Amino acid sequence: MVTLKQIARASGVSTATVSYVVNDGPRRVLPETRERVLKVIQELNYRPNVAAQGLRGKRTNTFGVAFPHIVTEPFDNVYFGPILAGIVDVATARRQMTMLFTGISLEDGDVNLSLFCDGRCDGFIFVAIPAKDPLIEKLSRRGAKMVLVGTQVQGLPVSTVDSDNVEGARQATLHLLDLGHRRIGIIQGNCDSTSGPERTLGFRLAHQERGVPVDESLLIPSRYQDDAAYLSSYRLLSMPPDRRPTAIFAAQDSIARMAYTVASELGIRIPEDVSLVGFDDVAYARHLSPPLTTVRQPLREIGAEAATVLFNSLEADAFEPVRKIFQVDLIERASCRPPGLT
Amino acid sequence: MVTLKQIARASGVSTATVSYVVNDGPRRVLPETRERVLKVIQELNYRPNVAAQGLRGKRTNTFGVAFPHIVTEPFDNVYFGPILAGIVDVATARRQMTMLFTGISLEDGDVNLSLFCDGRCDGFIFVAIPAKDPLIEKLSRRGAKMVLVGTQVQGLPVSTVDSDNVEGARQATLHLLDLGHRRIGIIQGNCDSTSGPERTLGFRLAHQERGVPVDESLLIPSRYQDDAAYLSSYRLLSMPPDRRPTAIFAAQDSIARMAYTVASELGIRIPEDVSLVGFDDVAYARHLSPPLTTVRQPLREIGAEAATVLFNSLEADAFEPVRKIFQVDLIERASCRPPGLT
DNA sequence: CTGTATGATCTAAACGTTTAGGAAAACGTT
DNA sequence: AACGTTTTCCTAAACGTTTAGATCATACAG
Repeated sequence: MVTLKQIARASGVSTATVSYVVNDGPRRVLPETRERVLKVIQELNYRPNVAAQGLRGKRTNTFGVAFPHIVTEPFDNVYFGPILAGIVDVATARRQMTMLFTGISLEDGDVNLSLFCDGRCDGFIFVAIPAKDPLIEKLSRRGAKMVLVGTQVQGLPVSTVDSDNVEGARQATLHLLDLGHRRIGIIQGNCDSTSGPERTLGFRLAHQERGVPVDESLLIPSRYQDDAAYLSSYRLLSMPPDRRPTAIFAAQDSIARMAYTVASELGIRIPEDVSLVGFDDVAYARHLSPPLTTVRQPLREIGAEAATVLFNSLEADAFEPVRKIFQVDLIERASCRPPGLT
Repeated sequence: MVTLKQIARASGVSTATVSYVVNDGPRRVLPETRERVLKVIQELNYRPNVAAQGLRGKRTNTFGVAFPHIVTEPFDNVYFGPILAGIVDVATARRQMTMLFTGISLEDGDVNLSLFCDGRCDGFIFVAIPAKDPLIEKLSRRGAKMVLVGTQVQGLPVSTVDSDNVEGARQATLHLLDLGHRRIGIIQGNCDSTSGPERTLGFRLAHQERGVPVDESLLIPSRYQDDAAYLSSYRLLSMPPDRRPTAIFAAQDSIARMAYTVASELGIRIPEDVSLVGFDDVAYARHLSPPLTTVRQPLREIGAEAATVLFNSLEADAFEPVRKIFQVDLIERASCRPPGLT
């Protein structure tokens, strides 16, 4: 490894001077000296050792990105992929590195907490971490700079980037109501997440707005996982035809996908027998058959924004929490039609 | 940040002793001293600063994972997701961190090369990097420990983890031939990758094995990108029915997906008019309509193996390049049937 | 010619670890 | 009692940077 000292010796100056050249600092260096040093740096292909820089108290230029342990398949998951892509986009453009953390949360004592305090990263982005996770509070108490994606907490100095879940669910439900559906089921998301309850709220608001009563027996609690989604879909679709909803709002595309599976197993046709709306517009939504009507979250932009917010708060002297909510769009595809039409 | 020195002072010993306690080194520490120090460490929630450790020459316990700049959507991509998941699985189990690199290769001078030499990572995993990329040679010359996924190079001390592309393509083609197809097209993968030419080779081998001549006009050069795949699919499917292949082997599922799109635009039915086989078995393959017959690569296992190989070579004193080729499986679904059947 | 301001560079301490070598105490052997 | 060995712990240097302060030469004002 070629070091600063080697450069200094090779170009006949002190390490300090080399450092000033490298960092374009406030100290002035004679142009010809600068030239000479730069040439040696070029020749020997020198690059500052991050460990040493980090130790000396400078930034480490690294973002930590953490995914909760609940998510078994974080990168397999079409939801996390685009978010991560957005983060990496911005990080790369800003010459920051991205470090991945998984299986976080305080489960095994304070091991994980301390993982965040070993000087590896300048700041953190937490994706879809439960709002109650004590990690958030502990870390922010220690002064860690962090951005939460898809989670909103009160009273803590942390920034948040999220989608407008309430509005998205409202639009989706309104779409179904306006097609003429009156018996609409909902397969809900994780109740300990921010998005789950919010999407249910939007579902209710839409009903209220159109003066249609919500049939409480059609609100199925569920989770963003295949097994739970399968069961909930089954509960809803196996009802006798007169009680079965004519339309279903699935709180996530992955849930909707399970509904496709269950429907096909039960011989129920989409959209002839039941209309379906999802949420997220993940990559495969358009390739389902029929293509899924869903609420598009700008996942990649969300990731990019999170990285931007983090970067800015690292640059800034005083920490100023930011709260950014992205608007969502209903993407109409072929999985919905008016009820009773065959 | 709580430091070793603080622990030392608080427990009335020297920093050396604390270090010995923390690292369970060969030096012996009186059990009661150890107890006392451990208690203080616990209380103050101390964790060694990685920067300092890295500087002192110890391992940094970080894997660098690099994706080539050609891949626009690395994490969106269903291929990279599972590989990354496999890597992270193993890394986490071994208490290693994972750092992401994108847009690599030497395009802008030696900037990227030096990025790998700043002491951030102990070793690297390169996914799908072109075999000719000069980065590989330069890095290995500098003694970097690295594992290549999906790329094979000769004469360099680097490890490789890959799938048996030739065999997979052979199986896929054999499947089509044995269904009775005699006019089979292939949409080829990137010619500068390892997998592209290998899959084409398997395609040829199968023909040879069954004594069926290859129609060279049905070998379409293409790339693993949607626009190229669209064009190639069009070239093949827009042929007059008597010249058009009755079956197509797409060198990647993402290419096959484009073939679905083009077929539907041209009013060509799958599998009635043309059978289709893909390669990779990415997540959406089973959700295409009809579900895609494809060659399953154990992507997650491949990622896990790459991480394991890297970890082992970091532990070992002498570097011993490893070459691991995974077997693949043909997954039969509904996108194929004998020709002429309606 | 002296005093002072300016500009270019250097010296050396500091960051938080690890670890070779040494010191002190305790113990065993003759 | 003298010596060697073992056990336990400490001192201090080293890793590669950054940066405050010192130094030295030069230029300029009086």
